[in-house]
Amino acid sequence: MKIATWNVNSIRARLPNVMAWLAEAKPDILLMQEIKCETDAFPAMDFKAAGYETHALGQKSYNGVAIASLHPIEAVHEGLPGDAKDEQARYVEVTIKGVRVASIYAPNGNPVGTEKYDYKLAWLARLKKHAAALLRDEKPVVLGGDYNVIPEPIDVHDPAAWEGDALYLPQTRAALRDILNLGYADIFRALHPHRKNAYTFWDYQGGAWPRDNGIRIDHFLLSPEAVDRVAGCTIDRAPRGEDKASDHTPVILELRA
DNA sequence: ATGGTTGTTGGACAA
Repeated sequence: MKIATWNVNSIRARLPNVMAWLAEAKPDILLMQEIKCETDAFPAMDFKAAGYETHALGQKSYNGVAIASLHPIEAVHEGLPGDAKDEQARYVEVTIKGVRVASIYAPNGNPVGTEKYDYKLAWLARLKKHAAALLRDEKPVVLGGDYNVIPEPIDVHDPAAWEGDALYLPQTRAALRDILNLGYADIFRALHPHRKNAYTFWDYQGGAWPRDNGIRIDHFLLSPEAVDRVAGCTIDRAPRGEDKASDHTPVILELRA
């Protein structure tokens, strides 16, 4: 089973790119982030025509997550538990063929020193708590998405340029490690421990893409039962080079049946 | 130091 995650940076602006990629890559499941539209505006019919059923959790203008699947979507949970007042659409979780799968869009957190960074750390702490609860079932769990965290220096082309940024602060990286230390694997890095230039995001500005000035911030975190089934994890750079590209590119996880 | 880009939206804000 092929599961992909892609921050599409507006599903309506990106629909041609996403449909073309689905037709070519044929993932069983696509996790999307930053759909940037309300739930009702999600182009579900376009996905249905391509054979995918969808579940979207949208929000006007910002954020928003969705899941598309060739197989039936069950047991939907909208929103990250732990703060009833949080109205930002950043988490949707489903079960597909017995696998618990979540599409995650963690807060960016910039500028540091504002309530935005506090919200980011609080959100990641909530994710940790929920991720711990999910482990208790001892079933395959796949938490995929844009974590807005650069885990290690190997994951950034120009570390000095990111010093002090909300994506790379020691406290941010520690918040991701807190989740990994529960028993989750950052499966791309686990499979490719020394691979450099394995980026998933290149800024629109400053010629970041042609210079390969990227960062790895889109991750698949897997429970031990999911790790048992891993056949591979790759980054498909091609979509970032297309016309009207998202600033992120897909990460693909392959699980054995 | 500044401005460089894209999307949503119709002036900033977010990334």
